[in-house]
Amino acid sequence: MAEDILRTLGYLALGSRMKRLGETLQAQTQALVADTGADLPAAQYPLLEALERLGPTKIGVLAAVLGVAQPGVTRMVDKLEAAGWVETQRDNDDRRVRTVRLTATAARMLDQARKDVWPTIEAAVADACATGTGPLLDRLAALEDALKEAPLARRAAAGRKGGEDGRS
Amino acid sequence: MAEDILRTLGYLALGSRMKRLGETLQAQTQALVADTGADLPAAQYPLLEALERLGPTKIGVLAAVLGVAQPGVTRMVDKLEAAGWVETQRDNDDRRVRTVRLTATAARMLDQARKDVWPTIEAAVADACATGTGPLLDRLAALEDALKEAPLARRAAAGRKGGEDGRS
DNA sequence: ACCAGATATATAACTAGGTATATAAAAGCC
DNA sequence: GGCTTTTATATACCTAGTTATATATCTGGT
Repeated sequence: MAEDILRTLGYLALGSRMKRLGETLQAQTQALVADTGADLPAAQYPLLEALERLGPTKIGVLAAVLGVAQPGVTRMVDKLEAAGWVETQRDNDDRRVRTVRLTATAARMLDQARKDVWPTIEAAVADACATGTGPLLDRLAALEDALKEAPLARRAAAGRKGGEDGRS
Repeated sequence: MAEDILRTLGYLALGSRMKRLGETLQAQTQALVADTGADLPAAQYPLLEALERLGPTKIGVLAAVLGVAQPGVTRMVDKLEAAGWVETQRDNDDRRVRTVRLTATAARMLDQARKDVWPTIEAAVADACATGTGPLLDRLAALEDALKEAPLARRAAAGRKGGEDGRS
């Protein structure tokens, strides 16, 4: 196993390291979702959840609540619309505004996921984050180690095998 | 100020949140580098540092020590080579292998940066990470808050204004 | 009413990541 | 030596971020 240089660089490579960890978490989350048999775009979960909470929302607001740049949200929305997760329309009072809402199908699938998929994922990620107590860099290192040792899917499987009184 | 939905989603949006934070850190780091008048590709610092430490290295090994996928490294190397930071050549004993090394100019600039740029950056990031003591999510939230309140460039400036006995 | 400035979103351009696969070269086996 | 399998990297395709700018629309002042 090669030495992990990002770790030795400490704060100097924190940005790179967090992006890497974010990629890992998203990939493992999507794999875990697939394991449950669900067909959900895990990476877009925050956007879908925002729509669930806020109801019909314009693109600029979505960008603000998600803390990302507007053009990215425009593209994400276009993609989700093409895939049938959201639908959009121009606002009658201001033709610049495009309002995004969940399709009925998407709302149902999210409702279902809220019951059986997201709790599994949340528990698995929390489990991975439970190790380590030190400062931020140590916590990141601990999380990286934890994910490498036992990807989320394995943690979820362990949770299921442990029975109903498992990981709460 | 819009509510930050990623925060409310806790572990469910940890991957997205880390990628966002990584983007923020890298952007602020590059701005801070520009403030110092240096012309360094901050996002490629880990790769350049790896070459500094390991000497001439093949692409697969770079991918391994950086913990990223090989095609990304190929692309990064191509870009750095075009910009004069690295040079590559085929290995005589194994024509599949491409060996990457720093150019002499790059080595000098990195040497200089090691003295005057990276310590500034490291201190600023460490400063931003210093707040908060709770579990990982709280630590991330604290870091996000800290970066929003005072971007790295401002932290570095505060460090310089504080004089030589400032932030150690 | 007209115009300048502000605003919302689309588009352009770029960066940086992933997985999958293609191509070439090396290694190992018979 | 010939063939099959493995390995290293390039390439294809896709995703997801950014900043900058274009386009259309709205707002407010005169």
